[in-house]
Amino acid sequence: MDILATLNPAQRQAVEAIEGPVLILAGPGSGKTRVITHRVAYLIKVCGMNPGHIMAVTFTNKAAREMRERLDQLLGQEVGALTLGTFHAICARILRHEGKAIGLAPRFVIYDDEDQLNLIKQSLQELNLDPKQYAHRALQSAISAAKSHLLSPEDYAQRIQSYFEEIVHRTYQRYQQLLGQNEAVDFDDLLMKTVQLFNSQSKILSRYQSRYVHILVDEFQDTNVAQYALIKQLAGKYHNICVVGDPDQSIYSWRSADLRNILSFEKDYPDARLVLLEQNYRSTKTILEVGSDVISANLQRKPKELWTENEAGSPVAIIESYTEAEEAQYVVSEIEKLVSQEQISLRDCAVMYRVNAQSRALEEAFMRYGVPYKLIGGTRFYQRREVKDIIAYLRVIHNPHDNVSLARIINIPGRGIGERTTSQLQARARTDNASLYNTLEQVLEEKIFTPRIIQALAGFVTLINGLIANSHELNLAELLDEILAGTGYREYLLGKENGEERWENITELRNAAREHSELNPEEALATFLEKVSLVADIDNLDEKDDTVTLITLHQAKGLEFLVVFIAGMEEGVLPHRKSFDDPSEIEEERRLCYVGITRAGKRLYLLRSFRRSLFGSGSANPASRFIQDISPHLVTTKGLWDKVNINSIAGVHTPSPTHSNDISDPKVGDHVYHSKFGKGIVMSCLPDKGDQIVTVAFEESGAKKLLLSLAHLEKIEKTTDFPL
DNA sequence: CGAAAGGCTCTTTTT
DNA sequence: GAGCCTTTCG
Repeated sequence: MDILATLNPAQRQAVEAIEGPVLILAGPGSGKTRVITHRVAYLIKVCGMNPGHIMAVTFTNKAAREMRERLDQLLGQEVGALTLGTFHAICARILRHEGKAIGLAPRFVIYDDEDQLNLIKQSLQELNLDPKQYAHRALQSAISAAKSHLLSPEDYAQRIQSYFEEIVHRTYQRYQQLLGQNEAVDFDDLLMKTVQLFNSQSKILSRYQSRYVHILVDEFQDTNVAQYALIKQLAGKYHNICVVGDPDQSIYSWRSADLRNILSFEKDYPDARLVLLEQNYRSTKTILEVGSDVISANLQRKPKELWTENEAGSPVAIIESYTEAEEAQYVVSEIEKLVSQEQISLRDCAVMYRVNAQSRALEEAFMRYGVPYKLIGGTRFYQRREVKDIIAYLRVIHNPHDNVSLARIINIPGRGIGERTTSQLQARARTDNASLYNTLEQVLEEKIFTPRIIQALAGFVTLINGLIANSHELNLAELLDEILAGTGYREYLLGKENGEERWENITELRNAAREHSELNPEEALATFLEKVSLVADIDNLDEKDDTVTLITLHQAKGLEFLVVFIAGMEEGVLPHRKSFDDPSEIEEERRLCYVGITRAGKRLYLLRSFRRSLFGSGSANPASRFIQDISPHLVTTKGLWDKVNINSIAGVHTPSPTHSNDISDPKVGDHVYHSKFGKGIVMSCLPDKGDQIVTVAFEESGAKKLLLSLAHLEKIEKTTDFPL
């Protein structure tokens, strides 16, 4: 197959420019992934490059897997030794091989969010800091940010400017020590330590530099300082570095991704070739224009001209509902309509939203109507308590010095080792500067606990040691069975709430383990644990299933669907209220919205609800500002209450309007009556030159902006007939 | 020691 | 509303 034949001129240019640095700025749907894949294929097939000399970095494992599949197709054979994966996966592999050089235990475990938090809590405790005063989460993200900027605790100390940062520093320092003792690294360490490794070990670096003649990075706009430093190190010899990205789709700045990497790239590689991919193959003209209307309102941005030869298509539908339940119901019925009336399958449809909590109402509707759906994200499989319990056993078997995992399972299922005992053990471990596991063995020798506790502890140690011994012989699935049998985990689970369902998850875990049963036991365990740490939920999205996809806007990056619903187009949701006071965060929310819009091929629905109960209490939100930015001629707006409310209002008494009852101080959420528009709910109140501009969502006529002094709004009782 | 209940907080996005 | 923490009771 001619690798260049199917490419447009710009794409071809991007593929053929193999010498030196290349920056590809690619709009949504412009065939960016295709370009990277074809470029690799071109390097191998046309230029005769050994795949082992190429590194391609993707944003998710799923993208990596798909790229490998496509490469195999393009090349007509397995591509083999190509280094292909996420930054984290690639770094993990490098550190497995070379970590020794910077004092990293070869069996290091990778801690996830929850493990990290546990360790931060422990650090706070040891430093006698009040956990109420210093939120674990805040410290966690401060530490993560520091690492993403390659700041060691010592570096961080240099730039302390506030008392909080002082606390961060102390916690960070202790946290890092604890990680070391646990022979563990966190996600950020994978990047930071790899950079440190290359910084301090020039021999190792030059080996890798010589190996990777060509480096490609996808989703470059979402790389952070550490990732940028890493590719700069690796490309230090050949400078054949090709990065692909779209500044308008940068949505991970909260994870320290920095758009400025694009600027740095142009500065660090002044000879870089710039290729623009501006033709969109995915979306209708209308959808593309809607996207452009939304993103153009960002000030911190270089304008770019996207175009498409696709047809204009249907107008974008703006759907207004009263509640999120109605919103969800609409989505489901609309999907059913599309499937029955047009050539649309369930798998072509996706519902996207800002926060995971929004999925609940949607799920309920999908379940009620029996429409198959698939939820991406939320509580991820490998984060479920029962799954993590069993993984903790595997981790301890693999590396008994992993105290966080050991502490997790020491009394799960309950075996009479209580909190008191555990904290005494932990204190002892700390004074001895030993791992929990070693402390356990020590304590058993000294017999310093009561006989009953000693017996319990001995039982646990025997269990673990037995498992460790078996782990060398058994394959992974067998080892898992051994754990389950030895701990009575099944009985333990079945005695709990949702026990059956949770046991199913263990069965699923066992299936996943079986895939590794062919490797030798040592290697299988190591590979499995690493994989389990680095998988993202999106990685398991299988497009072959014919189901609707429910997904956050963040995870939707890089995907495409013929039909896209974006739920919750409201102020406070998208943009999220957390971003209100920072203009640059609002810009990121806008990019997020843009990402969602541009996922759509044929049809796009923007949904907003007047009322939404998120986090327990209900709130009334005005339409998202992003909706206001769309040219009216591109959309059709439909209110769902028209028919819904006529039914629900029937029989409700209607108060007679009298001006003397004018409401003087309307509050958001008040129910009001207007002589012309009827009943409605106050959405917002803005002071205006001694008067107030009140936005009211009327049941029959939609949202109106009214001047309080002229509107003669009357406050009315909330009636249960309101569809709230 | 362990289960249960009550109180508290904080509500974003994830490799 | 949920998850986490603390308290209480058996």
